[in-house]
Amino acid sequence: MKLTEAEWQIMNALWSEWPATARQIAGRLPDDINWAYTTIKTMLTRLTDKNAVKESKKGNIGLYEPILTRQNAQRSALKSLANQAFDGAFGPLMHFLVAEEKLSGKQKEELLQALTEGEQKDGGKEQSK
Amino acid sequence: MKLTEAEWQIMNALWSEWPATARQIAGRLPDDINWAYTTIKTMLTRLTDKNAVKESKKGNIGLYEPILTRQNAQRSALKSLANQAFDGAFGPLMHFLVAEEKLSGKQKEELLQALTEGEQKDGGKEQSK
DNA sequence: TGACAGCTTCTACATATGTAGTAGAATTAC
DNA sequence: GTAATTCTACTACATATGTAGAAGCTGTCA
Repeated sequence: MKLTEAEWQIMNALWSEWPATARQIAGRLPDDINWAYTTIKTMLTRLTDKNAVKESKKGNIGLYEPILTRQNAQRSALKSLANQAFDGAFGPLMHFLVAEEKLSGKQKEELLQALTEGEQKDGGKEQSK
Repeated sequence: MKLTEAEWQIMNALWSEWPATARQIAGRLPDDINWAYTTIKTMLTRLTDKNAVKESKKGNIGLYEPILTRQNAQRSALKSLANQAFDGAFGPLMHFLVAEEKLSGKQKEELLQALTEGEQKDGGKEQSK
């Protein structure tokens, strides 16, 4: 599932708490976003068509909830990026991150933690196109 | 600098070796991409307009070379992704990668290496919007 | 000195994306 | 119970993106 930039905004707002009305979502968008109410409705309709959210009605008011999980959205966004910009490999991607972006000591520790933690379990999850 | 999906394809082909002609770029695209020659020219023109590549002429033949570096393109793609999908923070992004994607032992080792390597030098590079 | 083949620039067009207005139905507020 | 408010469903429209055709140059090979 591929989300556009505007759709990410809506989904981020929706993931934070749901079910939610369009009005509530409007209230949760970043301050620098000032979309008309109908713009939000349009996005919500498109996301519903895409099966990323589900709409139900309480009276005549639409209640929205995510079908696509944040985790899945993140996963596929990362996969696209890896394919597109890093020859499909996560290794170089992470390497790039570690090398390029300065991490705080705490972040590094957490990462080390996560890295060694994962050591026990193995998985054959392959990423393909 | 924001590249579209199609533009990434062209740029990937161009970064691999340049200067290059449109014909050469065509030859380097992934097998599953079969764009008309003029499609490639169109992309190249758009990338030139965007200042991502520079065109020069050898006779009447266009020679292209990247202005935007792969590293910079990767950096900004990652930044967008982080902002869009991970609340602007690289830490969680990496954490997600480490937790979600199964890395080979070698990759982990390289990462650990990279993580501890970076330890000496510090940097104040902050990522903002 | 043409006939081709390959290159170039322009133009075109469908679909996707961002953003919102309108008009009518439902709800709320006196 | 009527006016103001708030929703909802449709429609609209500009710009971005993917993809390519047409027509005119240019160089080359017989």
